[in-house]
Parts: sequence; C-alpha cells; structure tokens
Amino acid sequence: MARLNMRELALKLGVDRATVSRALSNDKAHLVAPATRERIRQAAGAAGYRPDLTAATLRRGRSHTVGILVSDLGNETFIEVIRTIFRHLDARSDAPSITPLIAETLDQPDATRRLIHTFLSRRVDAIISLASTEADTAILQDAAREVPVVLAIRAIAGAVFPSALCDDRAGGAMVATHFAERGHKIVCQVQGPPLSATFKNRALGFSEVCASRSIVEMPQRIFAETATSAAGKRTLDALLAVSPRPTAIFAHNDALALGVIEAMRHRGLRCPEDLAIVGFNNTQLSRILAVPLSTVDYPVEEVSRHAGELVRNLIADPSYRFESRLFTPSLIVRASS
Amino acid sequence: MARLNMRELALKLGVDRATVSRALSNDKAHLVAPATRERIRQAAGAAGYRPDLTAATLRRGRSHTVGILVSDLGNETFIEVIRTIFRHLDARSDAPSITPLIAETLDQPDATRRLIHTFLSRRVDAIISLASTEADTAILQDAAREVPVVLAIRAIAGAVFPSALCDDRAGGAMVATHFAERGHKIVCQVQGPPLSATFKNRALGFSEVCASRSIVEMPQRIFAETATSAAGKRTLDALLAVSPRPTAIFAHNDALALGVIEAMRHRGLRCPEDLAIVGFNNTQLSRILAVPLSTVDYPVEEVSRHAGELVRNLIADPSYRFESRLFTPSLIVRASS
DNA sequence: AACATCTTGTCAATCGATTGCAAAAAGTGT
DNA sequence: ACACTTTTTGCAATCGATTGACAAGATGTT
Repeated sequence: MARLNMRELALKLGVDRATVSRALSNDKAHLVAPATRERIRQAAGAAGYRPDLTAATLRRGRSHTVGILVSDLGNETFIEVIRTIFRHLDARSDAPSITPLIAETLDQPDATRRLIHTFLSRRVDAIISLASTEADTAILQDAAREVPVVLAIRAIAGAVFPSALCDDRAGGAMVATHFAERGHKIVCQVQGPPLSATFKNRALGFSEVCASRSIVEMPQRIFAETATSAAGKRTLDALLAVSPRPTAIFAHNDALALGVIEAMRHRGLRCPEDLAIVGFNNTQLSRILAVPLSTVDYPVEEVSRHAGELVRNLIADPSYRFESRLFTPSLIVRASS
Repeated sequence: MARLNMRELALKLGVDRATVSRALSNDKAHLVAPATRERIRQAAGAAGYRPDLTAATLRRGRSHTVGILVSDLGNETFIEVIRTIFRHLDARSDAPSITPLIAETLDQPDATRRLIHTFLSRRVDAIISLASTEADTAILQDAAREVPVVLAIRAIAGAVFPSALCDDRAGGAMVATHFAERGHKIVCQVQGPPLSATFKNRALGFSEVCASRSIVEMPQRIFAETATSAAGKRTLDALLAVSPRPTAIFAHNDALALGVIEAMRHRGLRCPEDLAIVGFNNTQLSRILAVPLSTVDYPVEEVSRHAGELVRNLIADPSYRFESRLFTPSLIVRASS
C-alpha cells in the first residue's frame, strides 16, 4: 500500500536519489548522462512512480499552485474566465503545469479571509481574486506581502493591485447610447448588488450618458438583491409601478435580464415592443432565447489572458513592473432592444 | 519576506517547537499545560503565524484535501452538489477542515487521467468523481488502490465503487407515467450524450414505462450533442419533422428543455398547448420561466450528504464497510406539462 | 523519606524531494 | 603519459511540522 518513493526507485536502479531527481526534471537535463536519464525515465514510468509534490513544494518553496477566489461558482462568466486563465497558464509547455485551487467566497468577507489563509497555508504561488469587494482590501493587501495577488473582473477602489478588468463603465455607457439612438426617453436600470465595483461602474457609465443626453431614469434605479434571474424577476413590479413608465431597461447582467423577460411574459408584456431590454455578459443563454437578448459582450479572452500573464510574470519575478489593464467590452444588439 | 515558521516562534517563546506544535493542535495523547498552551496560542495569533500545510502533510501523510472531478463547471447541479458535499465535510467541527481541489474533465478521458495523477501527486486524501464515464474505469480503479474513490451522480457500469447516486431510471419513469396520465400517446425524448450512465438511465426508465403503457416514442429518440440549451434548441426541427407528431417531450435536463422551449417560441408554438415539456434537475431556471417548467427534482441534498459521509468514513478507515446508495428523485409538475 | 504516578517539556528522527558542493569519471590537447 | 577541462554522479544538508521516546519536575501515597 505504501507509495513508491524516490529513494526506493533510486535503490532499485543502483543510482543516487539525486540522480533520479535530476533525470526527471527537465531544466537540468544536461546534468545527467542521456543514457542514464533515459533508463531512469523508463523505469519511473514502468514502476508508475509519481513524485510527491508536497515534498517538492516544501523543499523548493514553490507549489506550482495558484489560488482562485470566485464569488459565485454558478456564474458562467466567472467560470469561463477561470477556464481561460488556466488554459493560458498551461499553454506554456516550458513551465510546469499549474494546479488551480478554486474557492468560493459568496461575497462574505469572513469566508474570504479564511480562504485566503488556507491558500497561504497551502503555499500557493499566487492568488487571483475574481471576488474582490471593498471589505476584502485589508486581507488582500496582507496576502500580497507574501505572494503576488492579481485582481480580475472586479477592482477595488483606492487599492493598487495588478489587475485585468473589463471597462464596465464604458459598457454601461454603450447601453445608454444605444437607448438614446433608438429614441428612448425614459429608461431604467436593474442593478446588481453594489457590493462590487462591477455593478457600480455599469450604473455610473449608464447614468452619465443618460444625463448628457437628457434621458430620464425612472424609477431612479432598482436594486436586485442578487444578480440572479430569480431576483430579476421580482423587480418587474417596481419597474411598472411608476408613471411615466420606462420603455427600456438595462439589466446589469443576462440573468437579471432573463428574470425580467420572464416576468414580462408572465404578464403578457412583449419584448421589445412594450419594453426593450439589454443585458450584460453575452452568456450562452442570451443567444438561445426566442427573442435573442441584446447584451454587452464581456472581453473574457482579453481579461483572462492578461490575468494569466500577470500571474506568470509576477511568480517568476515578484518585482516585475506590471501593467494593469482595462478591456473594452462591446455591445451586441439583438432582437430584445 | 521570509515567513515565520514554527522554529522561530518557539525560539521567541523560549520553548521547544514540539511544544508549540502540540499547543496548536488538539493533540490528546500528549498534554500541554493550559497556561503554556494559552501563551503559545496568543503569541501565534499575534505574530500571524500560519502553519505550513505542505510540511504537515509530508510528515503526517494526510493532506486534509479532497480531489473533486467534475465534467462541466457550468452545470448548476454539479456545482450545487460540490457545494453541499463540502458544507457537510466542513460541518464536523471535530475534524480539521478539508480543502477541495476542483478539476474539470470536460468528459475527456485523457484530461481525467492527467487530473487524477495530479491529485495523487498532491496527496489528496480521497477523490470524488462526479464525472465518471466508462472510459475512466481503469484509471479510477488504479487511483482507488491509493486513496478512497467515491462516485457521485454518475455511476460506472460494471465497476464497484462507493457511490451516491440519483435513481435516474426512476426519474425517467416518473416522467413517462406523468405523460401517460395526461393522456399523451406519442412522445419523444431529447437525450443528452450517452457518454455517462445518467442519460442512459433516464432514457431507459422512460422507455420502459412507455412500452408498458403502449405509448409511442416518435421519433425514436433524439440526441443532443451536449446537454446544453443551445444543443436543445437545435433539436426542434428533428422533433417536428415526423408525423404523427409527438405531443410531449422529455428533455433530459432543464437546459435542453429551455432550448426546446425557446425554439418553440421562435416558431410560434405554445407550451404546453402545442407541446408539453418536462425537464430534469429542477434548476433555478425552471422556476423563473414564464411558463414554469415541469421537471424532476434532483436529490442534491441526499446525494451530497451520502457522498460526504462516504468520504469521511473512508478516509478515517479505508476498510470501512461502505454502502452505496441510490436516491429517488421526485417529479415536480408545473405549467409546462 | 522513599517510591510510584502523572504532567509537562525536550530531543531527535522522520516524511520525500531538491540542490550546493565535491568527488569521480570521461574527454581533450600536447 | 600528463595536466587540464568538462561531464556525470554521489553525499549530505535542507525545507517545516509532527511524534515516539525519554527526562525532569510536580504531586501523591504509604
């Protein structure tokens, strides 16, 4: 039942464990005779030898592990970004592959703190947070003194971290401009919880354009408790309660938009005739709806690639002069608006 | 920049590292005087000492880590099961908390093999697979000789693993019975890829009841390339091409069902008047639709709890006489059927 | 006072791989 | 054959926490 370890393997081959170690790692290939090297690799493969990475981590001080904080594992965009980041991290065949440690915070600061401590105890080489809220500033700064911390998707106001973000404000502005061009005079936002910068920025960008184009937001703004379709559905009553009624709605993400749409259908309202809707994220869902949803395409690829690069460079050299970037999303107009 | 380790902490306090270790763990075999213990804990807290878990793992041979294989991180039900399993694993305050290592297989056997090797190299205490396909049998059995392997959600035919499953066959049967009771004579299944036992069993249960109730399946069966709404949407043409037309559809999950529904709307068909639909999983989505979706509720809580228990017991005692269980789902009839 | 018992703490080995240093082996040029 | 570089291998320390064995001190019993 005991695992085969390097010592035994070396013994079996009549060489030193040091030689085995060097034969199996690529970077020091030239340090071991090609013949020996091949013999050792063969034997290791045949015997099913698998190095103990906890031991290697302890010795090297590098775990080839990156901790990822995500607020909600059910969010398609987050998941897509995580996938893409790791595709980029793994694509470098020169570097050893990196194992992600994924943890869900549910936007609870206590959970976040605990999870970060776990990450550090497990000696991650870096932390990527897709879940940052203002409340996490201190703990993230703490962590950053030990390992590189990279922010993706969500920024933290007033704190400087290497980051890869979407220009949510521009996204919000695009939607407002679109509404203006279609002649809407009265509009409304269904906003996600203002816990993270994301929704605040979308709201801001939208409102700025509305103001400059003298479009009225009415009711001023509606907050969904969570950025889910269930919460979105519940907002319709509030939306329709005011007079004059808005003719177009900017839902801060596609799930909220779907909620509103279904609530409308339930009442016999038609989209876009009675109420135009634009979402955010360009999820799978937005494409398959019978009335395809207009939405803002999230620059998943760019954000992920940059986040991956930041992480890779910062791990290689903690004093790397990083550049935080903001990627511009793009409006996709479909039938719903 | 160097982390504080136990040796330094002990030095600072004028005690041995062994004492520190025992003071911080709840070692029962060996006692530490309450006063010392408190003093050490205070100091450790104040100094921000965080034990290095890779070192502890190496020494103990236990990582307090469990590897989770999931085929698709975008699947709400899988995610919910993962969350619930870990809620159960963490709930035991007696045991130290367990860190999940989550990995996505996308149902590719090569990826699965690689990921399992990574898990073992990182010395997980157990593996939970929610992603098992027939192709993974060998590698899973291999892994099982090293650590406990628990199957959840998906079984593997002809292989015995401790498992916590949903009785998909019963679920399929429920839907067929429901259709029979509503007087449907011609029905159809939109089946997910028959890669995993899940969809095969749903199909089987459904077909058995149809046969016994002399309900016709027509067209015989339709396979979506993936269990997503986009794929579901694409199946409608095939569904409507036959004559006589089916009057009710069993979609193997809610995403497929949504795809079909949206395709129907697009064509001006009404649900349930023109075509009744039942999905599977009882996802968030099914509840918020304007025509709420009839669906089969997945026994997430039971499956997760049992999977968690299996893992916990098997880690504690690898020779634990486990019991695999099959949990019965329940039909939820809503407006779509 | 002598002895057993129980607490509390220290010592040192250990988990398995990596790596600086030095020794051995092989290769090169004269 | 000799002095030399270069390549290949071995030795042993090391990463940080845990734990069995043991010692010193405290407490109790007769």
